[in-house]
Amino acid sequence: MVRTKDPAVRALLIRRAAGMLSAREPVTLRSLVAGTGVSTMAVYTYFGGMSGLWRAVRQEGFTRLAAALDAVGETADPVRDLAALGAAYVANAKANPDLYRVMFDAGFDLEDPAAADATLQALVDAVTRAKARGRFSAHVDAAGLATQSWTIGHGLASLVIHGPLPAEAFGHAIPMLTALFTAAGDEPARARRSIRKGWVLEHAPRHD
Amino acid sequence: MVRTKDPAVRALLIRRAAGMLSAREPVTLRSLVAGTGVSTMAVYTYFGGMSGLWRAVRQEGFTRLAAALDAVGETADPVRDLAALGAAYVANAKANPDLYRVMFDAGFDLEDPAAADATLQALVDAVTRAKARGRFSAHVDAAGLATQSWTIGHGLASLVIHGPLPAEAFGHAIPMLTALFTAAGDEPARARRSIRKGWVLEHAPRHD
DNA sequence: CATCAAAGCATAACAATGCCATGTATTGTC
DNA sequence: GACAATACATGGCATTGTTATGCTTTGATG
Repeated sequence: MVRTKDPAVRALLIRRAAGMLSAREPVTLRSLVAGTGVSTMAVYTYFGGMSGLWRAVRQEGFTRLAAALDAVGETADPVRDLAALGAAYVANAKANPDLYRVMFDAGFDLEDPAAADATLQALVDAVTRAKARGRFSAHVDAAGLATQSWTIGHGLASLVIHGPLPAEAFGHAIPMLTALFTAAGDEPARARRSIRKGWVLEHAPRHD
Repeated sequence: MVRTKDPAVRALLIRRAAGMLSAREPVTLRSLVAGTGVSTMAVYTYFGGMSGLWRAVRQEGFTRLAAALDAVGETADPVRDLAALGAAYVANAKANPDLYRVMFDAGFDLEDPAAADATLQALVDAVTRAKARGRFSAHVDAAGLATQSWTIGHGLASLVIHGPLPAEAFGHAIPMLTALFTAAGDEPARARRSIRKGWVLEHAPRHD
């Protein structure tokens, strides 16, 4: 072997693609490499083509999402944390709608499927902690409840980002999560309080 | 005026596009008109271009969805009906995944936005009937609860169709709807029974 | 019924796209 | 220091959506 790929170039292209996505500029093979000094063939050596680039961009989206969820952290109130994770998920999607769209596009062939699982795992952990603290019933299926929470977050994010629902519809998450967590065994008033505390749609970092 | 467009050609192209979508054949301007006898210009006279065609296909998707929901009908148990509407929605998406993907793609500029509202209206009506029958509390926001039900259906459909969740995940709808309707005032056991009765993922008609 | 203008439609050319074949330059290995 | 494998630049290829240019059709008008 004689010449090695430069990981910086790879990262640059991914970042640039995500940036052009946020800027709503059309991301074509030629426009992507324009001004970067690298030639069009770089996309083929690093990603095998445009579809490979999109795969990498999807991957990057999940990586950034995982980072956003990781930043939520844990408190003594796992139900609040669960709502906070949902809020972070939705806020991330809202701040980067085009990247979010690409993430769930064209099947689901990621380079590293574990990145998507990491998203779910943060929720599973919070549910497990809620069970340990007695907030949720012991025979709650943690993975199942986490998936259901994900469904709510993704459903709202998708319907808002794609247009059918206005941004205010994100507020529906509060009664929905309350109903879900109450069914899981939490006391209704307590669940509502925790969720309201956790559901803060603050400004998520815009990836560009 | 001298020459009038033939609505049959328009319908043919839309149907053919939907069919090629289901068959997973690439829908290009030339492949679309190949063998139909019409020339490529027809796409421009009828739809103004490919993006107009996709708009029409989206519209058609919502029309067919509305028909599927309309076929559900009403029984004496509105909660069962609500679950049946959700099941029909998900079954339609599952039977026509590519059409469903197109429906929620590229913004939400439909020719007739009312078609999407009709989807929601069926749910609103069922919620209203549930309130009238005393199954749901009188101060339940019908439009809100309908939107929340839609969010669950769309969230599951989207996550399954795009790959992250397996088809079995549709089953999550049952506990989710149960939680939601219980929070709306229905008795838990009764809600569960109605939902299990209504949630039948029978074979939806495949549009091709 | 004849006329005519406007709309539909066919053909072909256009720019732009993703992709790839060919040749050159680079660099780690022996 | 020579070699070979890899990155990379150039340019061409087929295909895409779009549109310019006429030709054909046809319905309203007299």
